[in-house]
Amino acid sequence: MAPKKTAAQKPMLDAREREILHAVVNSYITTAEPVGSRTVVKRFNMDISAATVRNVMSDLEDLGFLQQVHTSSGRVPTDNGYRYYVDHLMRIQELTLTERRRIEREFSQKMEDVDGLLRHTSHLLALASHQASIVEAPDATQTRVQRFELIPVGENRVAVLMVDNFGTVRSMIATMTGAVKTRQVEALNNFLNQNFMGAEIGSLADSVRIRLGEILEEQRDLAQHALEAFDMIPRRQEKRLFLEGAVQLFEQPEFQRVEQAREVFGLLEEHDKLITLLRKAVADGDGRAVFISKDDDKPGIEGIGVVASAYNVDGKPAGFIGVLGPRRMPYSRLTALVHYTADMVGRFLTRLGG
Amino acid sequence: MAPKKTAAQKPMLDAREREILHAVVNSYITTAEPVGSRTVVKRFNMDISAATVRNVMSDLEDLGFLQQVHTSSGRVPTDNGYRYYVDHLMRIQELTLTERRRIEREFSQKMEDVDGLLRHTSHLLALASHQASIVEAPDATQTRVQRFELIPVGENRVAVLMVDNFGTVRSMIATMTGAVKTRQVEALNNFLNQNFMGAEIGSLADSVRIRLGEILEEQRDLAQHALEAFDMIPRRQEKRLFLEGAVQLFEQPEFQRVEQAREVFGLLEEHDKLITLLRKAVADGDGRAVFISKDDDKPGIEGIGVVASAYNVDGKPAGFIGVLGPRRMPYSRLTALVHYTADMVGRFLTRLGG
DNA sequence: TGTTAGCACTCTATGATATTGAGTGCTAAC
DNA sequence: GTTAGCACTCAATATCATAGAGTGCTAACA
Repeated sequence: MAPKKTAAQKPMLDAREREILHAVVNSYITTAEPVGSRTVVKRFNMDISAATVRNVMSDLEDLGFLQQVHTSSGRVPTDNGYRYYVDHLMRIQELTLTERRRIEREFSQKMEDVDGLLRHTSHLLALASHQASIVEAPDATQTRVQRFELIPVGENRVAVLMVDNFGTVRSMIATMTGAVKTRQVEALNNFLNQNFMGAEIGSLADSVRIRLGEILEEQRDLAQHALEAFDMIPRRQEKRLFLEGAVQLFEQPEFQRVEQAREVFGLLEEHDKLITLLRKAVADGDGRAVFISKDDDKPGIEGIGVVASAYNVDGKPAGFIGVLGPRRMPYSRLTALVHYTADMVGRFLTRLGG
Repeated sequence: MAPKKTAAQKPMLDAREREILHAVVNSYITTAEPVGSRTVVKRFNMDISAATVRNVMSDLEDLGFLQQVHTSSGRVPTDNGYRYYVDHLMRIQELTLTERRRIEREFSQKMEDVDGLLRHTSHLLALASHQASIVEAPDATQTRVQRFELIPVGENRVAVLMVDNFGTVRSMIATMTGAVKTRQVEALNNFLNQNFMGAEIGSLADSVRIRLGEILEEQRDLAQHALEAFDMIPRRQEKRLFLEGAVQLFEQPEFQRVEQAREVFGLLEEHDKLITLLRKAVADGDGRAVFISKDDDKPGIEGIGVVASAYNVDGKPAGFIGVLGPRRMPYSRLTALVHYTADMVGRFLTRLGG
């Protein structure tokens, strides 16, 4: 028996145990086959015998890092095994200069609007990761009013324009019941700009409504009509996801059985769950943004892994991007890829907002 | 042997042949199992013997409407068999009042914008058909300028507003190099409204550019800046598809093998191909909007069926909607469903445009 | 002449059985 | 503490036999 450790204790592995766990996870990530003791010794040129490796692997199994598919098979990592690997063993494999250049080149094209940028990012991520990509649109709470313009148009109509911090212009034409007085419009325009510049765009309508009392009597009708325009904003700003590359998951052996494939594709259609997963990834990962499903997770989430990263706009977290695939994922490559891409998205979104 | 017919001749089937083909297709559509002669007699209470049915089925095989999976199996329809069924045998199964009511109720909710309507339609279609749904956004050539508004904003800026026939307002704020003269803006505004009202929004920039010479010298700077806004339109109006319900395809036995499933999901990510398919459906169907893949179609399209229907906006065809599934589809139900939904989409889009 | 009963034949699906090989766990020797 | 050796386990694969659904053909029938 190896040193006295139990699954209950905080597991501290010695150098050889770490080396062997690392080897097993690496081997399994590339081959998707259970890893035997002889394989470890051969593939990684170890100076110890297969029998020794067997003993260590048996210990690692007791500690809950490895498991056997059946009594006489090689070992595969458990969810905890992956977790330990991601948290303590893997060395993030930085992108090569060529890869970085390629991503930068992609980003420097077509930058006209936020949607285009996000769609493009999703495409790029799916292509580079060979997994399904998820790109979340900037949070409504990070989208803020930069400027209002109320403009009289004709006799009894007013164009309501609103520019947000990403430079997107929202507009609506409100038709009044009575004639429009230029003075009123200007006054309301000033009021809005002075009081609600920088307001969260999602809750704008509510904010304005709360302070409706401060608006002069004669502007009320106009304000009411403007509110109708504001009311429509949150719906449009609902969390939107840009997904791509899901087909690639069919290449993975873990999705060769239809039930498994079906569950992932089901998950990919449930955007709420995906958003939760992205957040969990960043939370669970203890700074590193990797979510690994537990063995006992409910079907649909069971057996998958997510590498995610938040992106910042103007220095503040605005949303997440990530890739989703089987639990057996090349985390060390993907972590670098996702982080770098998140940086780029944040940078370009910030620029769009400037 | 039955009457002399060969696959080369235009196949005219007699009543009994039609009845049996109808029975085989119906049976196969519901069970997904090869259909034998005894099954036909039993399931459809026929007054002839299994042996007779066997003879007829053998003839239908010679005519290319049925085929055997192997020498001693029951028969399944060929692509031509489905085609004949859809074109000559099936009776479109009208929606029940309850079903129609339900669809109408769905449509009467949430109608704020075009995108919401289309997304909602796609969802509804997927749910009701148990297949993957495809909803195409109205064609750019059907989106037309209804009104321009150029509005001076502050010293040197002009808000460019454009309302299209769906009521969507596009806007941009153009910053001039010099000061803005109200007179110039009004003149250009009139010029645009007089000359380009009803212009296709996709090619608006080009149209304006062609007639740039007619614009007065002193409005040129302004017009150039407005053009920048127009240039951005076509990209946003690129053919967009709203897809939903793809996971449901996993329930179909034909997609139990991963390669098959993979091909359909691959197809669903290729929007160009999907659009082509929708058009083909309407073209092939000879008025009825059903596309049935040929046995020798290239992988990816092989083995699928599409029920599609064009929708009209203001009486003119503006786009397609449809459902995609295995070739073995309940066409008689889906045809009614898709047509009815297309009518509703057209009606509501027209109303939005009014 | 078209229809039917009967029968031999075909082919898949299913289950039982044996074989192979990768890999483990344990023991005894180093 | 490490290693060689060996018995043991189990999935994967192949082989074989059997059952059952369905056909095609022939001869009898209305």
